[in-house]
Amino acid sequence: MHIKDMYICGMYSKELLKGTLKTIILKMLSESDSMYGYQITQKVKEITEGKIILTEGALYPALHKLEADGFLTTEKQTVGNRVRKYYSLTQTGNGRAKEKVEELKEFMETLTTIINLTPQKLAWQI
Amino acid sequence: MHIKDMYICGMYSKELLKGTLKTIILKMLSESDSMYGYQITQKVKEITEGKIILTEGALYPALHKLEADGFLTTEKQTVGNRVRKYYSLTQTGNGRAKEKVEELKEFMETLTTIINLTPQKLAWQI
DNA sequence: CTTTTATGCATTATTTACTTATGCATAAGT
DNA sequence: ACTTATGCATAAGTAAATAATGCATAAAAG
Repeated sequence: MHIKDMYICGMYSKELLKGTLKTIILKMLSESDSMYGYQITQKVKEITEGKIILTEGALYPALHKLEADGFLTTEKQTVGNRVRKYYSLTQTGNGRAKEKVEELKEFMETLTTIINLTPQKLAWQI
Repeated sequence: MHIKDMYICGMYSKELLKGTLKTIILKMLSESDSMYGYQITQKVKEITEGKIILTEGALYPALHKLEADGFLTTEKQTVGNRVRKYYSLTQTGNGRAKEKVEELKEFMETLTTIINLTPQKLAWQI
Protein backbone atom coordinates (compact mmCIF):
# COMPACT_ATOMS: atom_id res chain seq x y z
CA MET A 1 0.00 0.00 0.00
CA HIS A 2 1.28 3.42 -0.89
CA ILE A 3 0.64 6.75 0.76
CA LYS A 4 -1.98 7.77 -1.76
CA ASP A 5 -3.98 4.66 -0.89
CA MET A 6 -4.22 5.56 2.75
CA TYR A 7 -7.67 7.00 2.46
CA ILE A 8 -8.78 3.46 1.87
CA CYS A 9 -9.53 1.76 5.10
CA GLY A 10 -12.25 -0.34 6.63
CA MET A 11 -15.17 1.28 8.36
CA TYR A 12 -14.48 -0.46 11.63
CA SER A 13 -12.00 0.52 14.27
CA LYS A 14 -9.13 -1.67 13.22
CA GLU A 15 -8.66 -3.36 16.56
CA LEU A 16 -11.74 -5.41 15.87
CA LEU A 17 -10.16 -6.94 12.82
CA LYS A 18 -7.25 -8.23 14.87
CA GLY A 19 -7.28 -11.94 15.19
CA THR A 20 -9.75 -12.45 12.36
CA LEU A 21 -7.36 -12.04 9.42
CA LYS A 22 -6.13 -15.61 9.17
CA THR A 23 -9.66 -16.91 9.52
CA ILE A 24 -10.79 -14.68 6.68
CA ILE A 25 -7.92 -15.79 4.46
CA LEU A 26 -8.55 -19.46 5.16
CA LYS A 27 -12.26 -19.03 4.49
CA MET A 28 -11.63 -17.26 1.20
CA LEU A 29 -9.27 -19.99 0.07
CA SER A 30 -11.73 -22.69 1.05
CA GLU A 31 -14.08 -21.11 -1.43
CA SER A 32 -11.99 -21.63 -4.53
CA ASP A 33 -9.18 -23.89 -5.67
CA SER A 34 -6.61 -21.14 -5.48
CA MET A 35 -6.27 -17.40 -5.15
CA TYR A 36 -3.42 -14.91 -5.23
CA GLY A 37 -2.88 -12.21 -2.65
CA TYR A 38 -4.19 -9.23 -4.49
CA GLN A 39 -7.21 -11.24 -5.56
CA ILE A 40 -8.02 -12.01 -1.93
CA THR A 41 -7.97 -8.34 -0.98
CA GLN A 42 -10.30 -7.47 -3.87
CA LYS A 43 -12.68 -10.32 -3.18
CA VAL A 44 -12.96 -9.44 0.51
CA LYS A 45 -13.49 -5.80 -0.38
CA GLU A 46 -16.22 -6.76 -2.82
CA ILE A 47 -18.04 -9.17 -0.52
CA THR A 48 -17.97 -6.78 2.43
CA GLU A 49 -18.91 -3.80 0.28
CA GLY A 50 -15.69 -2.04 1.18
CA LYS A 51 -16.17 -2.50 4.90
CA ILE A 52 -13.14 -4.73 5.29
CA ILE A 53 -9.94 -3.80 3.50
CA LEU A 54 -6.98 -6.10 3.88
CA THR A 55 -3.69 -4.22 3.75
CA GLU A 56 -0.68 -5.80 2.12
CA GLY A 57 1.42 -5.26 5.23
CA ALA A 58 -0.89 -7.57 7.11
CA LEU A 59 -1.89 -9.90 4.29
CA TYR A 60 1.45 -11.09 2.95
CA PRO A 61 3.08 -11.89 6.29
CA ALA A 62 -0.09 -13.77 7.24
CA LEU A 63 0.00 -15.77 4.01
CA HIS A 64 3.67 -16.57 4.54
CA LYS A 65 2.97 -17.69 8.07
CA LEU A 66 0.10 -19.93 6.99
CA GLU A 67 2.34 -21.45 4.33
CA ALA A 68 5.16 -21.99 6.84
CA ASP A 69 2.66 -23.72 9.09
CA GLY A 70 1.78 -26.13 6.31
CA PHE A 71 -1.74 -24.88 5.74
CA LEU A 72 -1.07 -23.43 2.29
CA THR A 73 0.92 -24.33 -0.78
CA THR A 74 1.96 -21.90 -3.48
CA GLU A 75 2.43 -21.93 -7.21
CA LYS A 76 3.77 -19.03 -9.21
CA GLN A 77 2.12 -18.19 -12.47
CA THR A 78 3.06 -15.55 -14.99
CA VAL A 79 0.16 -13.70 -16.51
CA GLY A 80 1.11 -11.27 -19.26
CA ASN A 81 4.33 -9.96 -17.83
CA ARG A 82 3.36 -10.07 -14.18
CA VAL A 83 3.94 -12.78 -11.65
CA ARG A 84 1.12 -14.00 -9.49
CA LYS A 85 1.60 -16.24 -6.50
CA TYR A 86 -1.33 -18.55 -6.16
CA TYR A 87 -2.16 -19.98 -2.76
CA SER A 88 -4.23 -23.06 -2.12
CA LEU A 89 -5.22 -24.95 0.98
CA THR A 90 -3.44 -28.15 1.87
CA GLN A 91 -5.48 -30.95 3.38
CA THR A 92 -4.37 -29.79 6.82
CA GLY A 93 -5.25 -26.26 5.80
CA ASN A 94 -8.74 -27.34 4.89
CA GLY A 95 -9.26 -28.72 8.35
CA ARG A 96 -7.71 -25.63 9.86
CA ALA A 97 -10.10 -23.42 7.90
CA LYS A 98 -13.08 -25.27 9.31
CA GLU A 99 -11.69 -25.06 12.83
CA LYS A 100 -11.04 -21.33 12.63
CA VAL A 101 -14.42 -20.56 11.10
CA GLU A 102 -16.15 -22.61 13.76
CA GLU A 103 -14.18 -20.86 16.47
CA LEU A 104 -15.14 -17.48 15.08
CA LYS A 105 -18.81 -18.46 14.93
CA GLU A 106 -18.82 -19.56 18.55
CA PHE A 107 -17.00 -16.44 19.60
CA MET A 108 -19.55 -14.25 17.83
CA GLU A 109 -22.38 -16.16 19.51
CA THR A 110 -20.82 -15.51 22.89
CA LEU A 111 -20.34 -11.84 22.11
CA THR A 112 -23.95 -11.69 21.04
CA THR A 113 -25.13 -12.91 24.41
CA ILE A 114 -23.23 -10.03 25.99
CA ILE A 115 -24.46 -7.48 23.48
CA ASN A 116 -28.06 -8.54 23.86
CA LEU A 117 -28.15 -8.06 27.61
CA THR A 118 -30.83 -5.71 28.76
CA PRO A 119 -29.67 -2.89 30.99
CA GLN A 120 -30.91 -3.69 34.48
CA LYS A 121 -31.33 -0.09 35.38
CA LEU A 122 -33.98 0.10 32.70
CA ALA A 123 -35.61 -3.18 33.61
CA TRP A 124 -38.55 -1.50 35.36
CA GLN A 125 -39.37 0.31 32.16
CA ILE A 126 -40.08 -2.89 30.30
CA MET B 1 -3.79 -13.13 38.25
CA HIS B 2 -1.34 -15.49 39.81
CA ILE B 3 0.48 -18.49 38.47
CA LYS B 4 -1.94 -20.95 39.98
CA ASP B 5 -4.77 -19.27 38.10
CA MET B 6 -3.18 -19.81 34.73
CA TYR B 7 -5.28 -22.85 33.95
CA ILE B 8 -8.15 -20.44 33.76
CA CYS B 9 -8.48 -19.01 30.34
CA GLY B 10 -11.14 -18.45 27.75
CA MET B 11 -11.99 -21.15 25.26
CA TYR B 12 -11.19 -18.97 22.28
CA SER B 13 -7.82 -18.24 20.80
CA LYS B 14 -7.09 -15.01 22.56
CA GLU B 15 -6.44 -12.95 19.45
CA LEU B 16 -10.15 -12.85 18.81
CA LEU B 17 -10.75 -11.08 22.07
CA LYS B 18 -8.40 -8.29 21.09
CA GLY B 19 -10.23 -5.12 20.36
CA THR B 20 -13.44 -6.23 22.05
CA LEU B 21 -12.42 -5.65 25.66
CA LYS B 22 -13.40 -2.01 25.96
CA THR B 23 -16.70 -2.67 24.24
CA ILE B 24 -17.43 -5.46 26.71
CA ILE B 25 -16.54 -3.25 29.67
CA LEU B 26 -18.69 -0.39 28.43
CA LYS B 27 -21.60 -2.72 27.79
CA MET B 28 -21.35 -4.26 31.26
CA LEU B 29 -21.32 -0.84 32.87
CA SER B 30 -24.29 0.28 30.81
CA GLU B 31 -26.19 -2.53 32.44
CA SER B 32 -25.90 -1.31 35.99
CA ASP B 33 -25.27 1.92 37.80
CA SER B 34 -21.78 0.94 38.83
CA MET B 35 -19.47 -2.02 39.04
CA TYR B 36 -16.00 -2.68 40.36
CA GLY B 37 -13.26 -4.43 38.43
CA TYR B 38 -13.41 -7.85 39.98
CA GLN B 39 -17.18 -7.79 39.71
CA ILE B 40 -16.93 -7.19 35.98
CA THR B 41 -14.65 -10.18 35.47
CA GLN B 42 -17.02 -12.41 37.42
CA LYS B 43 -20.12 -11.16 35.65
CA VAL B 44 -18.59 -11.67 32.21
CA LYS B 45 -17.42 -15.12 33.22
CA GLU B 46 -20.91 -15.99 34.44
CA ILE B 47 -22.75 -14.64 31.42
CA THR B 48 -20.44 -16.34 28.92
CA GLU B 49 -20.37 -19.57 30.90
CA GLY B 50 -16.63 -19.29 31.37
CA LYS B 51 -15.94 -18.77 27.70
CA ILE B 52 -14.61 -15.27 28.18
CA ILE B 53 -12.26 -14.60 31.07
CA LEU B 54 -11.00 -11.07 31.54
CA THR B 55 -7.52 -10.99 33.01
CA GLU B 56 -6.53 -8.23 35.41
CA GLY B 57 -3.53 -7.27 33.31
CA ALA B 58 -5.90 -6.34 30.51
CA LEU B 59 -8.85 -5.16 32.57
CA TYR B 60 -7.32 -2.57 34.86
CA PRO B 61 -5.31 -0.70 32.24
CA ALA B 62 -8.42 -0.65 30.06
CA LEU B 63 -10.51 0.77 32.90
CA HIS B 64 -7.88 3.41 33.64
CA LYS B 65 -7.77 4.35 29.97
CA LEU B 66 -11.53 4.67 29.74
CA GLU B 67 -11.50 6.83 32.85
CA ALA B 68 -8.71 9.01 31.46
CA ASP B 69 -10.76 9.42 28.30
CA GLY B 70 -13.67 10.73 30.34
CA PHE B 71 -15.97 7.78 29.75
CA LEU B 72 -15.91 6.55 33.33
CA THR B 73 -15.89 8.01 36.81
CA THR B 74 -14.78 6.20 39.95
CA GLU B 75 -15.73 6.09 43.57
CA LYS B 76 -13.93 4.10 46.21
CA GLN B 77 -15.93 2.19 48.72
CA THR B 78 -14.73 0.15 51.66
CA VAL B 79 -16.59 -3.07 52.23
CA GLY B 80 -15.58 -4.93 55.37
CA ASN B 81 -11.88 -4.25 55.35
CA ARG B 82 -11.40 -4.28 51.59
CA VAL B 83 -11.44 -1.40 49.16
CA ARG B 84 -13.51 -1.58 46.02
CA LYS B 85 -13.21 0.91 43.20
CA TYR B 86 -16.58 1.38 41.60
CA TYR B 87 -16.76 2.53 38.01
CA SER B 88 -19.75 4.14 36.37
CA LEU B 89 -20.41 5.55 32.93
CA THR B 90 -20.35 9.28 32.41
CA GLN B 91 -22.85 10.79 30.01
CA THR B 92 -20.18 10.72 27.31
CA GLY B 93 -19.39 7.17 28.30
CA ASN B 94 -23.00 6.20 27.82
CA GLY B 95 -22.90 7.44 24.26
CA ARG B 96 -19.57 5.77 23.73
CA ALA B 97 -20.98 2.46 24.94
CA LYS B 98 -23.76 2.63 22.38
CA GLU B 99 -21.32 3.51 19.61
CA LYS B 100 -18.97 0.68 20.42
CA VAL B 101 -21.74 -1.89 20.73
CA GLU B 102 -23.23 -0.76 17.43
CA GLU B 103 -19.83 -0.95 15.78
CA LEU B 104 -19.32 -4.47 17.08
CA LYS B 105 -22.73 -5.54 15.84
CA GLU B 106 -22.06 -4.26 12.35
CA PHE B 107 -18.65 -5.85 12.32
CA MET B 108 -20.13 -9.19 13.30
CA GLU B 109 -22.72 -8.88 10.54
CA THR B 110 -19.98 -8.27 8.01
CA LEU B 111 -18.00 -11.22 9.28
CA THR B 112 -21.10 -13.34 9.03
CA THR B 113 -21.46 -12.57 5.34
CA ILE B 114 -17.93 -13.87 4.84
CA ILE B 115 -18.44 -16.93 7.01
CA ASN B 116 -21.67 -17.85 5.26
CA LEU B 117 -20.17 -17.93 1.77
CA THR B 118 -20.64 -21.22 0.00
CA PRO B 119 -17.47 -22.79 -1.34
CA GLN B 120 -17.57 -22.39 -5.10
CA LYS B 121 -15.65 -25.55 -5.72
CA LEU B 122 -18.55 -27.42 -4.19
CA ALA B 123 -21.20 -25.38 -5.96
CA TRP B 124 -21.91 -28.08 -8.53
CA GLN B 125 -22.75 -30.45 -5.70
CA ILE B 126 -25.61 -28.33 -4.55
C1' DC C 1 -3.02 -24.38 62.24
C1' DT C 2 -1.27 -23.84 58.01
C1' DT C 3 -1.85 -23.82 53.22
C1' DT C 4 -4.80 -22.88 49.46
C1' DT C 5 -8.50 -20.39 47.33
C1' DA C 6 -11.14 -16.26 46.77
C1' DT C 7 -11.44 -11.35 46.77
C1' DG C 8 -9.52 -6.90 45.35
C1' DC C 9 -6.33 -3.54 43.62
C1' DA C 10 -2.19 -2.58 40.63
C1' DT C 11 2.19 -2.59 37.62
C1' DT C 12 5.94 -4.41 34.55
C1' DA C 13 8.23 -7.04 30.85
C1' DT C 14 7.25 -9.25 26.86
C1' DT C 15 4.83 -10.77 22.83
C1' DT C 16 1.59 -10.49 19.08
C1' DA C 17 -0.61 -8.70 15.36
C1' DC C 18 -1.25 -5.42 13.38
C1' DT C 19 -0.49 -0.22 10.89
C1' DT C 20 2.17 2.84 8.40
C1' DA C 21 5.44 3.55 5.18
C1' DT C 22 8.45 2.05 1.84
C1' DG C 23 10.49 -0.42 -2.23
C1' DC C 24 10.37 -2.50 -6.81
C1' DA C 25 8.08 -3.56 -11.20
C1' DT C 26 4.58 -3.63 -15.21
C1' DA C 27 0.39 -1.93 -17.42
C1' DA C 28 -3.40 0.88 -18.32
C1' DG C 29 -5.90 4.90 -18.09
C1' DT C 30 -6.26 10.46 -18.24
C1' DA D 1 3.58 13.04 -18.28
C1' DC D 2 1.24 11.72 -14.33
C1' DT D 3 -1.79 8.90 -11.82
C1' DT D 4 -4.14 4.70 -10.87
C1' DA D 5 -4.28 -0.23 -10.89
C1' DT D 6 -2.01 -4.56 -10.47
C1' DG D 7 1.28 -7.49 -8.01
C1' DC D 8 4.87 -8.92 -4.90
C1' DA D 9 7.56 -7.91 -0.56
C1' DT D 10 9.79 -6.03 3.78
C1' DA D 11 10.80 -2.89 7.79
C1' DA D 12 9.93 0.36 11.59
C1' DG D 13 6.78 1.54 14.87
C1' DT D 14 2.58 0.92 17.79
C1' DA D 15 -1.49 -0.78 20.39
C1' DA D 16 -3.44 -4.19 23.08
C1' DA D 17 -3.04 -7.85 24.78
C1' DT D 18 -0.51 -11.93 27.81
C1' DA D 19 2.25 -13.64 31.47
C1' DA D 20 4.07 -12.81 35.69
C1' DT D 21 4.44 -10.52 39.69
C1' DG D 22 3.36 -7.69 44.00
C1' DC D 23 0.55 -6.36 47.99
C1' DA D 24 -3.29 -7.14 51.17
C1' DT D 25 -7.49 -9.33 53.66
C1' DA D 26 -10.63 -13.18 54.45
C1' DA D 27 -12.54 -17.58 54.17
C1' DA D 28 -12.26 -22.47 53.35
C1' DA D 29 -9.91 -26.77 53.44
C1' DG D 30 -6.47 -30.15 54.63
